[in-house]
Amino acid sequence: MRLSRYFMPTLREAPADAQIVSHQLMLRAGMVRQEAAGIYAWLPLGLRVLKKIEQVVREEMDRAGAIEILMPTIQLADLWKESGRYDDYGDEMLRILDRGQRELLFGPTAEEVVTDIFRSYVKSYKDLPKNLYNIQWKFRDERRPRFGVMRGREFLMKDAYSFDADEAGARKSYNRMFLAYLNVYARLGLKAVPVKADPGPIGGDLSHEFMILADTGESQVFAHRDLVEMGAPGPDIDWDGDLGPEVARRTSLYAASDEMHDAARFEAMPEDKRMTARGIEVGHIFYFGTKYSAPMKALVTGPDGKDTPVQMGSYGVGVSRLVAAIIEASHDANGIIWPAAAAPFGAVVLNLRAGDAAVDAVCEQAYAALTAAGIDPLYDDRDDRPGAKFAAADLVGIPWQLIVGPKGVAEGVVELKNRATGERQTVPLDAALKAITG
RNA sequence: CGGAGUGUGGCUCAGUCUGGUAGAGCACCGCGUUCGGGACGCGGGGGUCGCAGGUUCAAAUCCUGCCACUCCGACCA
Repeated sequence: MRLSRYFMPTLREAPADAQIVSHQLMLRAGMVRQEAAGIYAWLPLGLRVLKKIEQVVREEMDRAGAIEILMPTIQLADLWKESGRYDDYGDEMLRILDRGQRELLFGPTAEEVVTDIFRSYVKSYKDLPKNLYNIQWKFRDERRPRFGVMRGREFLMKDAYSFDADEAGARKSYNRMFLAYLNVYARLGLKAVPVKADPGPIGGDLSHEFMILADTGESQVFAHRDLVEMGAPGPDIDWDGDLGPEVARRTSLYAASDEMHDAARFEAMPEDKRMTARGIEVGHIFYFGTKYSAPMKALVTGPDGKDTPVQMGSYGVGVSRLVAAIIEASHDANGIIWPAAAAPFGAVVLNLRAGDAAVDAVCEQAYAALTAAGIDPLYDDRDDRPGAKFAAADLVGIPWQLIVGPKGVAEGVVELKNRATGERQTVPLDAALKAITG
């Protein structure tokens, strides 16, 4: 993409409304524009990042055996009356009447819809397990939206729903999501800690929140250091095998956020293993049994010929929140530092003397080579001063900066800067391209 | 929903106390000089001062009401 033809409205100063660093940087980098409290338009750069994250989530869901669908944003109130939640949900639900005075709502989540889909088609235990997910906009009319897209009213969520014949099966489904989530966050360059969450009325131990560590997080996290440092399981696990031991390895070590914190257990750990940090909740997985399947009569016939409500779980990732969370976890005084998997562009070519034939030629060559290599480069071909280009490149946080100036070109070299480390090397173009393309 | 604050050009803000012809920096347009960390000079365009009422010869400024946004708290699959 040539910057001269792109739409990337960067700001030198952050709008006063933005209080936290991710919000400030998203506005300065021209990623989003606020349209109302907690409601944002996604500009080209922000949309690219959103889609990158979405794709990582999608790939890890698919790998773990979940199947993508797309449910509507607008839902029928009748379904929520069936589950009993229409009245319970309160003012956070945005309720709508259509022209026929039918009660509709903008979905804050999709248990009812997915349960309705499931019950319409699946009747036998032989068709289980199933895990259906979608990545769709949700709306929750928060009393106080804040912190940009971190806590918006409209937000993009990946929500998956598992269906199993019995509790043992549900636990397997849960374990798959548990490990898949760790892989998602690891791919996005984040340190994620699964903490025990309030399981709600169902009880049991099958509810975890995933907190990523960032100094500006909303919650306090207490965890065993070994758990934080353990790393993700990686893609090469046997998703159809017994994931119990792998999950147990990660849930046996202490980890809790403030509301579930057990100070006594924490203090019992060796001091050098105790870790407290700030965290941002970016995922929540949940087993809730027949909470929806029973009232909504999502029944499957078992081997004994009897109908029983299907066992369900739900698994949410805040995709749009992750955009902000990554920035909170990865930035410096000059701007955003994108991990490769979330970066809007793989590299940026900085033409320090647009209009100079020799410099233009090297830039074009670099741009073409990076494009051909699938790096999806941004080319800053604007007629602007070097300082402005450096500042913009740092601000938007693209992993590699390929800096092409007249002096270097005369000597047959370019400069390659790594945004994350700040490391620079002055090398021939070929070497720089090789470094970027791996 | 309780408490606090803020609304002045695209952005950051001054001006409001003490009423008297709407300002600065950045951004934008033109010309020129520049060109390795957000350049400089000259010239230029852009604002019903959140909205509605009221007071006054005169309102960004004083009064009343409303709206929006932000922060703290409560709330939060």
